[in-house]
Amino acid sequence: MKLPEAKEKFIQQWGSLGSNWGINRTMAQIHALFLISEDLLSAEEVMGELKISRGNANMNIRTLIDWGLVYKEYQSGERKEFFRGEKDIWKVTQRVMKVRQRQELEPMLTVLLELQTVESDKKDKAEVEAFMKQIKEIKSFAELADSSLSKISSSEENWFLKTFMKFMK
Amino acid sequence: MKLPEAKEKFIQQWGSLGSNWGINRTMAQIHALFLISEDLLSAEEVMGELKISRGNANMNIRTLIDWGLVYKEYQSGERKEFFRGEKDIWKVTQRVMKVRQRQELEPMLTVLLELQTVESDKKDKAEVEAFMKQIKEIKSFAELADSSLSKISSSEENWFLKTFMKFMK
DNA sequence: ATAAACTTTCAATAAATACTGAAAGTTCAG
DNA sequence: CTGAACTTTCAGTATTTATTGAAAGTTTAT
Repeated sequence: MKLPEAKEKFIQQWGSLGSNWGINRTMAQIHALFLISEDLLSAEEVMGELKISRGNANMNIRTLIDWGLVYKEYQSGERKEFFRGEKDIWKVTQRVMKVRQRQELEPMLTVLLELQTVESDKKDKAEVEAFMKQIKEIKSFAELADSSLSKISSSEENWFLKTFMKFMK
Repeated sequence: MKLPEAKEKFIQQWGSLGSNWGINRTMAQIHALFLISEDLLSAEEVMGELKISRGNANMNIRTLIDWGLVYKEYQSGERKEFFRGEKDIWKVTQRVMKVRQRQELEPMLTVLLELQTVESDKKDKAEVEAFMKQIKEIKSFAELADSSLSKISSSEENWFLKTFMKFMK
């Protein structure tokens, strides 16, 4: 396989992985492109490589910056913005986890907490109790996930991976 | 809050969580309904509760069965099929992980392996080397994830959660 | 073998999601 | 201050994904 074909394949696969995980395919493809690009890229270059419009490129690059997966940098002598991707796959993972913890796990926890205020009357006592029990279990689990994710996103690569590998062996 | 409102809220929240994770919203809502239903449910009941068509209910219930999140059961004296949801949230997590490992991580690993066959010529030697280095790192990481997921989906709840909580503390 | 009771399929349609490109906004060198 | 160089926004459009419902298929009791 030749390099351009390999790059294309990687970008496609990363895009499809992303889209299976609720991440817009184009954003995942732009991210893939950054992962395998040594040099800084401009918005134009991203547009050209992936054949997407300026608006699309701009929006998705901004989101990648928000997620901490891409950094803005300036080239001396150039007015244009350039971007550089975070290459360390462990950092990438940590940042994605952090965003999703905030965007998805936290709202879930809020709702689960709320659901614990459900009142019961004479008729549905048993049903309410069963519901509460189940919600409590889900909530405990979600809290474990939440605190684990907090630990993970603040831990050092070396420490975490080493300990984790030992744990998993 | 009253019970029906609480159930509705839980179903909506679970549905939105699912859809953020690339799982069809309706399938996640059906799953939520099963999580909080004590009794067996028929396809009709699912259709009625969630106001969805027969075809939609049928397809999503089948997928939930494939994922190991819902079981088919027969009521004596009834010809109709009934279904029961897996209630243990740890088992639910294990099964979702297993499906996604198979459907997403494995294809990714296949491609990463393939990409390691990229040939270089005189011109692009350095570029190919950088690409290979990055692919190798991603591949190692994906392999760690893959073997961890295998361990997780085959481990006993008690052992795993106990050890995991100790690890995370 | 028949037909009622049920489940599955899938083409047509609807709904949700993403993309484009031109216009508006911003920045900065001169 | 001006206008060229660039970035951002967003209404309209295209694409992708999910749903419906009727027809086809299957199972079972008689």
